Amino acid sequence: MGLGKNYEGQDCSLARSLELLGERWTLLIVRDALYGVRRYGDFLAHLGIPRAVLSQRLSALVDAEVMERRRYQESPPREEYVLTGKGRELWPPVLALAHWGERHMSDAGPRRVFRHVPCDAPIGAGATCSACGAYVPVEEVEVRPGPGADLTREDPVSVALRGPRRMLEPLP
Amino acid sequence: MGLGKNYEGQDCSLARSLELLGERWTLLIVRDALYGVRRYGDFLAHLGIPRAVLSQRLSALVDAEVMERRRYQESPPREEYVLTGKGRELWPPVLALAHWGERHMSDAGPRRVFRHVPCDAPIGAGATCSACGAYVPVEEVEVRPGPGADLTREDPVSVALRGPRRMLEPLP
DNA sequence: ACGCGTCGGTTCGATGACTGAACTAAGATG
DNA sequence: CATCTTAGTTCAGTCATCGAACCGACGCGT
Repeated sequence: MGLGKNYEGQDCSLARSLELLGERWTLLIVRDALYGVRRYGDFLAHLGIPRAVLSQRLSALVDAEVMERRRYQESPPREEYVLTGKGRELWPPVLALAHWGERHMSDAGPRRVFRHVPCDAPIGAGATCSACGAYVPVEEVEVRPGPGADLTREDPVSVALRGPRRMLEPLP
Repeated sequence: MGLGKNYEGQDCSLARSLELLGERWTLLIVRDALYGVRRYGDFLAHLGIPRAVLSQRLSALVDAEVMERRRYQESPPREEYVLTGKGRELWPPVLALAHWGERHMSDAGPRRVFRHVPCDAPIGAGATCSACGAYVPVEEVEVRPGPGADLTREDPVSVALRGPRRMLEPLP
């Protein structure tokens, strides 16, 4: 966008959220992070985002305490970006938007299917389990490709998403 | 943003949604429409958005069949923008984002409180009623100001939101 | 020791989007 | 007839994004 600053007049928590999350690419970065992506290069390859924009967005997410930047090895120094609790709680809005897109913007059937691991039951909109009815945190979710998925992409993230995967689990 | 077009590489329904909804201002327009705002001038005054951007966004929402443009009086000709069914189903993602903002981006307590009218019970994240447990469509929701609300703004929309209001109900 | 590759960035010019103010059009109101 | 309201469009300036190139720290092979 040019989203960042200008929603001050809005007396609304949605506007507060969008000051951070409404900028171009930001929610897609969060989505990838929910899938378990942590490294700069993996975000870059999967999103096809300009490097400068990725850097700026990751910094903004870290400043907002949605992600945490940490060094996962010294020598050579390597950084990774991991969702905080605040960030993991973005799972319901992300799911709700994806669900809406699935029903109204997609022609080929669902691209991803989410299951509640303890119940082995599908998850509906609202992030509730269709079996136990409870709110399902990301930690208990598994993704697998749906009938509309594109299985031809070759970047590390797309490859990892071809099989069933626990959400948040780091890529190999 | 400059959001619109560029998410084609993404194999994801979230990206499809964001091509439309991720542009600056768009979700705030939808939020106002859920509150019952229908007229160009009301959107303009409540959002403080540049006129050209408002026109462009409303057109995009109409093209996407999220809103419908219709003439509510001849002579002088006047247009209004009303959510379609597809648009009203944006209520869960909007609520989820607002809820997240309320918990993580707001200091002053909730600004708006939503109740399920038949049950007279509060609505939680996930757009489910805390009493009957069912999914609550916007049509059955009432908004009222919460403790964090700003009651000093004087535009027609802000004034209408000072009292309890049925969602979607047109402004006077 | 040298050159090459990888990872995580920063810098830069060109392009495109957003902003705010001014202007237009069609009719109502006094 | 002049003025006001509503719903826009047009335009110049500013700001964000894009894509390509560059940089620095280090590992690895020879």
